[in-house]
Amino acid sequence: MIQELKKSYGHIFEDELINEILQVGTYKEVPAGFQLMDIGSYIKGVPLLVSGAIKILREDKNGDELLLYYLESGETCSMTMTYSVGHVKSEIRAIAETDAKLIMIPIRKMEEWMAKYKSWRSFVFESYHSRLNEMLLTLDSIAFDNMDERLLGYLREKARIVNDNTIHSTHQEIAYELHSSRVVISRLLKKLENLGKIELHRNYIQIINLD
Amino acid sequence: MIQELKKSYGHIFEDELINEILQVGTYKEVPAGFQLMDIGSYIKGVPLLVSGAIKILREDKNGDELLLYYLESGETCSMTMTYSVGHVKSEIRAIAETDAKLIMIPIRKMEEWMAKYKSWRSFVFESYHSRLNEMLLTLDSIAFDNMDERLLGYLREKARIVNDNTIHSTHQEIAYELHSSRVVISRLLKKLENLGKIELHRNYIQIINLD
DNA sequence: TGCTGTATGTAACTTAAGTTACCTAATTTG
DNA sequence: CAAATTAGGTAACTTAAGTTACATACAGCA
Repeated sequence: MIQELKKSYGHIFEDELINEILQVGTYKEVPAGFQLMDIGSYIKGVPLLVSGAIKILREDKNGDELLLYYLESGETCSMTMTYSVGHVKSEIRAIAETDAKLIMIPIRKMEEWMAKYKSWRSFVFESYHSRLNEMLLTLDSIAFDNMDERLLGYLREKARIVNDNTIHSTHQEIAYELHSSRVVISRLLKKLENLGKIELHRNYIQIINLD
Repeated sequence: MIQELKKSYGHIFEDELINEILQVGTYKEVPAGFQLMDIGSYIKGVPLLVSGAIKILREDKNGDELLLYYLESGETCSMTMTYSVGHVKSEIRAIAETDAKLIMIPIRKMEEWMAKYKSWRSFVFESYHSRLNEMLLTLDSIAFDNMDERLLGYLREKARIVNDNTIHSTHQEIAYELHSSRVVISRLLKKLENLGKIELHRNYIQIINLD
């Protein structure tokens, strides 16, 4: 746990804070696909991601999903940060996109560390700021882009996050995350294939060139 | 300035902090329609809204707008909060929806007060949290709702913000804020009129019942 | 009063996206 | 291996929203 923590957070947190984290934090390893948080569930701690990626999803009235953004190593879920211990329900769903390692911090430490450590304040502040900007980008793409552009962006981002030019998703899965339908996604993917940008296979998509 | 400040913030800030705000804050009164912040402009201070409402807008590549949400009395613009003095550009546009009064706090005080005042930390924290949730609601309506539902929500929210059942907007203005076109908005408004929910007039819309 | 710009109404058409339906191919399982 | 399940391809159709075009109505003012 200590090497992991220092690798991702050693350059931003004071040694004292690192030590406190080691004392009160709970180390957790989860496999890809593991659900870390669901909509409506109570928030019990703040996660510090040390490796892997987490996808953050929103749900509509019918239970269909929409991908908001990914969390990466060195980031935390601002949505779950709160002062009010144990009484705040999550507005989002969090699922491990890849195998992931994280450290859970009890909520009661939030206020304490905010007063005590400048680096913790900066970190929390910075997290909120980048999350708001991430949300703006998501909103831009939904409000201003057509589905073909959104799909392109999705493939780019996914390849970056899993660090692999082969994307192991079915058309149905992509449709869920973009809040669209399988037929529409198949149609647009086929267009991208005809443009020579990707190669379609059963259960995976090979990226050729997305520029 | 002091009564205004105490009315909106007296119950959340310590007296000491109130005094500091009075010393370093700049009082500002702006008329409806006044642009407080533009996309790409440098952030010089954090605004504390004491009366009126501010609308926050996002812009697409073509320069067309999209209404994100409103700020009301007792709120601040989390988007403009930052540690890095003077080097951060705004991602949004802020325009006074009604006549508004606000107090501008210099950015350099942010970090100082974060360390010093628990109430300031809570306030900043709470602001970010509610802004993220506001963004989620905006995103929900754009991603999940049809234009007629979005329009209904727009009229409801606008009537609430200006505290008036008469909305003084043209169809064109509404179309801008919903990132749609005038013809579409006219069409949908006419439908709402036929349903007995509103009455259309030149330059204003009379709300009958939006339930 | 008549002219001009702005606001609104509406028809007709286009387009992106969603839906339904059905087919084939690959994979899994009994 | 045969049957069943799952993934993907594609045509045909529907629908919401955007676009173009033009008519009418109102307000301000010369």
